[in-house]
Amino acid sequence: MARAGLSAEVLTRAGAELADRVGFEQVTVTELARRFDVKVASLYSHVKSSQDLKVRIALLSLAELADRAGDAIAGRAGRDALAAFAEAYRGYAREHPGRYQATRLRLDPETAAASAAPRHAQLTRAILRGYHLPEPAQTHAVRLLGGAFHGYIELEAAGGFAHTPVDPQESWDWIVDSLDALLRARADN
Amino acid sequence: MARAGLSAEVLTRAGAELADRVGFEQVTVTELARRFDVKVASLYSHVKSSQDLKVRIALLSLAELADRAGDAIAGRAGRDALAAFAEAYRGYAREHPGRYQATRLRLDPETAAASAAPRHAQLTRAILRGYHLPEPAQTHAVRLLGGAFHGYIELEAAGGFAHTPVDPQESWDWIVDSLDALLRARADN
DNA sequence: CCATTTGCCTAAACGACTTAGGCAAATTAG
DNA sequence: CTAATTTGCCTAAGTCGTTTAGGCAAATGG
Repeated sequence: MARAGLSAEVLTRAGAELADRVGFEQVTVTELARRFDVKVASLYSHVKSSQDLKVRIALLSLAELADRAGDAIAGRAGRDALAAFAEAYRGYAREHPGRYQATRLRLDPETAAASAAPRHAQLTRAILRGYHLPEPAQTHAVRLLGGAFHGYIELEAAGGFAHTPVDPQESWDWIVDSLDALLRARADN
Repeated sequence: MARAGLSAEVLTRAGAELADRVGFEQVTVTELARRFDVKVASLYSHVKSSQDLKVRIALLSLAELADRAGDAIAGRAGRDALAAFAEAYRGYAREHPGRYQATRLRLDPETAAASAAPRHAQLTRAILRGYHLPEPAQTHAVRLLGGAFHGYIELEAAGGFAHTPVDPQESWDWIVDSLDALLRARADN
């Protein structure tokens, strides 16, 4: 019986790909075992539980997304940075819907703190530097941007825009423009 | 053997309460059966499946939330209406976290169309009347508000604000103010 | 009061998760 | 190179939630 070459790493990547194909909720140790043509119990040498697997996929996705967002805003500022950041998020969600869902998994505080999640907040603050918002307005703005981008992406993914004949890309651009204007209007207050 | 008085209605309401206590994902026909001290199979005379139960809870929650939002904006306009609408959503999510999660269940298009979901969009449009936005800007604004409010609520519920010492209520008020200003700035374009 | 419908039951099967314990392949040490 | 150890995958078995089929008794209504 040749070995299958499993590891937490390999399973996490395969799980992420599976998530993109069938949805994050449908990722299951049983299905993963099928893909590797291996018995289910064998996976338990590599991941502690089904939940552990999902957390690993979430951490992978958070890191990938932060990398992508970081690359996007490198060398940009102001409106350019904001648009690139927004595009990084939306693009990732479109290309990797399952992984994007994974980033919404509720992590316990310690895990969240050790994840790429704080980096996401830092990247948002980096963009906001160009808008010169004093605290606590900067924190308010971090929350606004995080919420607005994520909320839009989720509504779009849920098909919430299907019954209105307005191009979601056009709405997205309008929203980015508007948020840019909002932040400029809020500068120094 | 006295009868337990089950019905789809009763199970849906009990399911909604259970969701608020343990989370929508944890709502299970088995757990509901336990609460009614009844065998699991008995529930299947009233709901078609576990998924059917969840859809019913989602529809109930969407309707409750639309009612609440509708009441909130009645007799108000402009910033007042926007703030009341926002407060209705956030208040519902805080008081009924499980039901709020239920409103995010992905419904198939026909079910969604027959649900209170379109009413939510209509309520948002009612608020926007006070801002005199031409199409397609009004549609963009519906999407912005829907996304921003929902995204904020979800980030807050996920504990995303726990590590920054800024009152979430203060951020919320700042965001509502800012969106009001944004919409006024966008009037007639 | 008898017939029908309705409500909850028992029984049984399925699928995902998880643990315990074993054998064989891979790795390391003498 | 072989022996000892570790590692990887296996079988077996139990748990839990879901779902269907078929039965009996309570409620309903002519």
